[in-house]
Amino acid sequence: MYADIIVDITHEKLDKVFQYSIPSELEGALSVGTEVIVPFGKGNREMSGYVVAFSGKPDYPAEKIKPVLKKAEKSIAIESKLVSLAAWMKEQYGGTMIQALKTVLPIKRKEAARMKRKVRLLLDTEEAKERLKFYLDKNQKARARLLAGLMDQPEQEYELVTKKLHVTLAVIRSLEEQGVLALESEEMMRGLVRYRKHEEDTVHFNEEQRRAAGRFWEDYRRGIYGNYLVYGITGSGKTEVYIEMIRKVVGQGRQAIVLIPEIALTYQTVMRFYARFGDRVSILNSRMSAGERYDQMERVKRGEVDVMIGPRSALFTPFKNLGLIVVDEEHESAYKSEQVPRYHARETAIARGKMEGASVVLGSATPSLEAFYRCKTGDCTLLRLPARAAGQELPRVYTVDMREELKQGNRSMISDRLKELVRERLKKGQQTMLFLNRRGYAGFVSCRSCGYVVKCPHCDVSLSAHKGGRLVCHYCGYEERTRKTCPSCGSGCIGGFKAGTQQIEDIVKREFAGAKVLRMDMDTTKKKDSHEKILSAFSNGEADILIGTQMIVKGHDFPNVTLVGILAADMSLYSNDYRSGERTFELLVQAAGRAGRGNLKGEVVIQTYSPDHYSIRMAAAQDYEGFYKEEMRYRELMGYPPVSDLLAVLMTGADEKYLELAAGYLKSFAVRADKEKVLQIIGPASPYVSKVSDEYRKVMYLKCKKKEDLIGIKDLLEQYIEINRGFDCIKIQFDFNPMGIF
DNA sequence: AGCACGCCGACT
DNA sequence: GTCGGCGTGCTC
Repeated sequence: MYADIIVDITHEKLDKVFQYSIPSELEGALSVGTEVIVPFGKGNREMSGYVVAFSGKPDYPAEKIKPVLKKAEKSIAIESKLVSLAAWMKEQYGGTMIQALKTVLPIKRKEAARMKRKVRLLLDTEEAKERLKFYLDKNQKARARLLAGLMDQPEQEYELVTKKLHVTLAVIRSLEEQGVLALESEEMMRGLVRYRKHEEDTVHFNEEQRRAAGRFWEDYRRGIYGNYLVYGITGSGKTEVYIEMIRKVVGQGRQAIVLIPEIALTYQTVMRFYARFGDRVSILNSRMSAGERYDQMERVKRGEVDVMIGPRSALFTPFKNLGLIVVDEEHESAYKSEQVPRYHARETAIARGKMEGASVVLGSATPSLEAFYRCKTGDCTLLRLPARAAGQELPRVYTVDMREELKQGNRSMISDRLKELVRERLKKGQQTMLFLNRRGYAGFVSCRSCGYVVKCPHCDVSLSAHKGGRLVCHYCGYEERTRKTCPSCGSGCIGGFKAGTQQIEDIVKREFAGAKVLRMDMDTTKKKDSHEKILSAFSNGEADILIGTQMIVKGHDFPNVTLVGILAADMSLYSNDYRSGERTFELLVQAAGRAGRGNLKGEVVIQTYSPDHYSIRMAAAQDYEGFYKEEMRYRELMGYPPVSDLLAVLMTGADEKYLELAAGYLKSFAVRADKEKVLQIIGPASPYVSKVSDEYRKVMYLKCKKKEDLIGIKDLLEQYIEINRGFDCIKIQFDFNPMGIF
């Protein structure tokens, strides 16, 4: 028997598997994920590594294979716990153990070295000149090059020196021995902000908040570490409840992780945690460099941190004694990873919680069906927060049927009711938010004469029109200038289909002359911090109306906003995607929740062409459970998650014919592998976007009532792909319970 | 990262 | 010849 072992993730060049033989005394004692000690390199220096896979036959010259020395001593427990989580992820979501390990232990990268090493010149100018001459005389080019570089700038970073001057460590070492330079490492603590805890430990809870936190603590105290869903409408004070729970857990000497979708990681939220836990809180975000993340993880390992807040990846914080994981806004699709392993942070959090004896608290105003379903099956305890914390009333919701509007002769994007209410706000000096749901819609350019649509030459999608006469592909970034004439029929009637935020802005400015308007979308928030700038400008009352896409719906409270207009509520409804009903409902409820957060009562206008659809009806009534019932009926009927499990097999290749052939083979294998006939196989078919960056795509869906069976089939498919050379030139990925269909 | 190997100019 | 410096490539 042989074991594939990943030796050290520290260096890119060692970032692959090495095969070792398993000595007879270790036979059976090793499993995937076990930490072992192996001899490595010429000097057989002992290094630790992780078993990643097993194989019967060596695929490396057998005489060169060395045996595994031994199992590592009861290693640093945290790492081995994370490795078993990686093993779980590999099994659930597919991919290789290496890919799983890299997501779970992402910290050890070369650039991440905590020690920034510096090279400093020790000689004065005269001495250096002499020394340089000496090297040149002796034709020691590398040394001369290094010294000359240092004379230019006496102190330089090691990394820069080696790259720019092209010298190796050996050269630096020899100059160090000669006393020419010093190689020093300084500990750099990047971006470490120190906040003092300044809030008192007393918070004013309402009855529901107290009950929710109390129920959690009752279980926790008795050693019951379960899963909880805090279902609280917008503004019901979920964050206070989390903070209270965390306070209790930290009080027991355990640590907590708080997952927040990136967009919701606002300054306000973060400050609330700092205020409560001081510098025992650490924040992770995607803008941080690998080095900054590494520093945070080091602090964690040294035990300096009790609470880690961050996006999806913060789930893998190496706490020694993890007691609680909070997944806020649990329904957010950002919790699903786009890279292999395509894990879902909610499900993975529950798995980690189970492994390490930690409680998991999910929170949302519009729970995912998955989470609510868990409550129904008894796997999760439901904690309700039905009232707004400060006791405000819920907004009043009007649904406007845009078909009627058209019949009455109103061809504008804004209904009469909405116009009237906006005018009212302008008079009263209150603010309005206009929300354009443009999911699945890209302001494409077409010819009105022949119907030609301008498409990306590398991807099977239409280009979107941007200001400044550019057409942009949102998949690969391809750009071209707007055309004046149709390339197909030569007519000049080519133009953008008007329904983007820019067009709305123009319409609004025309309709409400004198009103100050701000717009927030992909284009206006490209620059760093522009997102925050627009929001704070609006918050300071610098504008009357804010127009935007999904991004204005999340986070941020605007106490002076009393009207929210949803311009095209059903745009995301017909995207041929099994989650579109859920997504529409979510978006509408969240958007409506923006109205009336202060002392003033809010109003909401939902404009739609399908007022009878349950997603819209239930959203207007703010009735989550009504929606849940309807939506579950549909999921049950169609066999979609959370009732059944769905596995998407994504195949990509440059040769369309070959890809089709391979996809066919994979399907017939799946049919054969499904001996018990528990699978429903759909496809392979071309996805909605059938080509990206000149690579063709195919997708096949496998539906199954029992998760274990589906995972079993996935394993068989992975093996089949592994053995067959024919699959070498196509890329195959698995997506377990995908966020949409492709 | 650490180590050996092979190449190349310099010098006993 | 051979010695020391230097760049490159490999590590199961």
